[in-house]
Amino acid sequence: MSEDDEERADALFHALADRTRRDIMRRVLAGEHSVSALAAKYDMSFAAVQKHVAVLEKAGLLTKRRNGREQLASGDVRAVRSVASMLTELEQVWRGRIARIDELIAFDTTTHPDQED
Amino acid sequence: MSEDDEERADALFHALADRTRRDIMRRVLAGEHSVSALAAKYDMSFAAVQKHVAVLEKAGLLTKRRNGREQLASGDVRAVRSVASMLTELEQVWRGRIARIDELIAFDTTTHPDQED
DNA sequence: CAAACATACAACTAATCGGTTGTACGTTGT
DNA sequence: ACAACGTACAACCGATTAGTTGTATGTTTG
Repeated sequence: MSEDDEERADALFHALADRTRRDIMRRVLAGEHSVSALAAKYDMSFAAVQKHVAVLEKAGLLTKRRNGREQLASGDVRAVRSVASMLTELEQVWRGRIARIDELIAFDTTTHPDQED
Repeated sequence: MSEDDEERADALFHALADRTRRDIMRRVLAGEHSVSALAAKYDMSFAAVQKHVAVLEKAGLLTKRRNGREQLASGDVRAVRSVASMLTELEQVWRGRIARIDELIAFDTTTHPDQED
């Protein structure tokens, strides 16, 4: 696990650790939305929402595309998947633990058959 | 999505948004470790590590079991999977978007065959 | 051109975060 | 009994966060 990967993981998990940002992700994964269209949905200032969008963009969870005076945000599903794969990696670590426990059980039951249930 | 679920999601993503805590998760998913055994692995005070463990425990990512004077921490893979399922849910939103786009293309090509590539 | 709109960013504030040290308390081993 | 160990928690500190307001800049439209 490289230093850069860890920094990226920090940014991704942190970006998703806020309900407003998760809600923005749902909207921009469903389709393009301008920053002001998004801002209209929440009970906070335009600047606050714009900052949330900037956090998501920096983490790579969404990209922006200029269209006239609007900035259209679109969710990047690949970034979402990269987070999912980090969790899968964690789950693999756990599987290794279970596999080791199973080996121990197999050892006991083959060398000491009396220990079977 | 209930208020409680969002609060839980906040706690889970926030807990994972720190590299020390992710590293602790790798260790405790691989097997039980006492808090001091964990603390010995990092270049920070015992109290700092103990707080990281407490954050993970509050989020439900690990559980502790007393054994004499030690507190053995063990990773809970179900919590990891619950985070993964939140991401799957996000990906489903994106799939819906793609499905809608596909429908539009199908409509165009069946009603206006001239528009095909 | 001027007014309205969409965005970006700086400066500020209260709250939270990640770390520290110090203290208290139960458990273990001599 | 007592010293060492393992843990928990409070109090503090500097950095960061999530929000605010205000200002500047580019874009569209009347």
